[in-house]
Amino acid sequence: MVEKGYGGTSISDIAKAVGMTKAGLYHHITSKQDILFQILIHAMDGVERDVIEPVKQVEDPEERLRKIIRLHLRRLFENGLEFALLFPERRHLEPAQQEAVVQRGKNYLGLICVAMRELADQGKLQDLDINIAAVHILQTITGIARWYTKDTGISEDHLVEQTVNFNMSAILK
Amino acid sequence: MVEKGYGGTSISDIAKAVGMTKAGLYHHITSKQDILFQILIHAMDGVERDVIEPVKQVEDPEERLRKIIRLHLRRLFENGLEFALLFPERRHLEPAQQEAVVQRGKNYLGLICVAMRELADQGKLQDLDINIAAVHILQTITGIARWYTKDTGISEDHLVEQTVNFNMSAILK
DNA sequence: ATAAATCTACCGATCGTTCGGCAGATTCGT
DNA sequence: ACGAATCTGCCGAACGATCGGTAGATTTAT
Repeated sequence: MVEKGYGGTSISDIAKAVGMTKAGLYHHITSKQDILFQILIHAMDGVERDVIEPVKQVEDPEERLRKIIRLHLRRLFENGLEFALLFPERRHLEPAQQEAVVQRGKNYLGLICVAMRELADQGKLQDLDINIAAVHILQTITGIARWYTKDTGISEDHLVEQTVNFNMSAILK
Repeated sequence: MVEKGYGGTSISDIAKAVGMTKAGLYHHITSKQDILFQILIHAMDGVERDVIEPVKQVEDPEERLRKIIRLHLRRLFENGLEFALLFPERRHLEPAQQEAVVQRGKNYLGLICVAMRELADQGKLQDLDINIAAVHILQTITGIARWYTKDTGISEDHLVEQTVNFNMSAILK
């Protein structure tokens, strides 16, 4: 599905990949749409557990923001960068399911906005539009799934460090 | 195709949209794949004409980089943000066509890298990995197509200004 | 014995693509 | 100048393949 898109991936493809027939697969799922929905929900549960929760205890907003970026990237690397590519495929879901996914995405964005607002209160933030900057930060993170492979010669550690620094330089005074 | 993806858009859909039958449409095209290829080529021709060419005469690297970002965004707004979303759909092309598209994308990225290298020579650049930073910059630009609509209440001018500043702050000393 | 898991076989619909043909405009031979 | 030949744009119909999904029989595990 990551390689060929939602529309380009058939139930037969999926069944074959897990070593079953279509009918056998349908014993475990309810519809093709539901597969996509479950994947997205599962991915966002993971972000909640591995990024949002651990970060709640960090009081310093600068340190928190750095940790958000670092943990998010670490999670992407460990759980498969490619799943981030399925996020745009939410357009194939029912409006209600779409809303559920989008809502959780917005919550995450809010986390970044709050940290920036706290930085602004401390006078450490540049003069910028927080909402736009937050989207840009998120974009540099998730965008990595679109181009990074190990055979670029770039190490994961280096990429994480560079991405954190890039974004912090962009917003801090 | 932007809304439903390559696989999710049928030839019938396209034919209906242009007020023809499938057969009538096939009088003008050679294959579904070719439609996608032509769209991508056309889009990249536009970037070459509206961004790459006008920017060649700017000598100061900082000014040039600012102009690249500004012109690229202006072009996206005027020629339809949504076409940028078709770029990832290049996976549905033949490897040879894919290569042609990717190559032109890399050229564009090179333009950004050169400007940053010149900035580094002038000692104006932060200590960072130029290749990674270039991708991040490009990601904030093209990523805008993924979330921006006019009903966010954000004006195009404001967004352009914020995006230029975000990226320049990220890389300049 | 029973219930879960998986199978074979099939459904109607739709996919991308091709074919032959049909009007209307243009070009050509005389 | 005029009919014949050609070209252009489009259509209805159909092709084989594949789509998402289902029914019912069969295997597997307890």
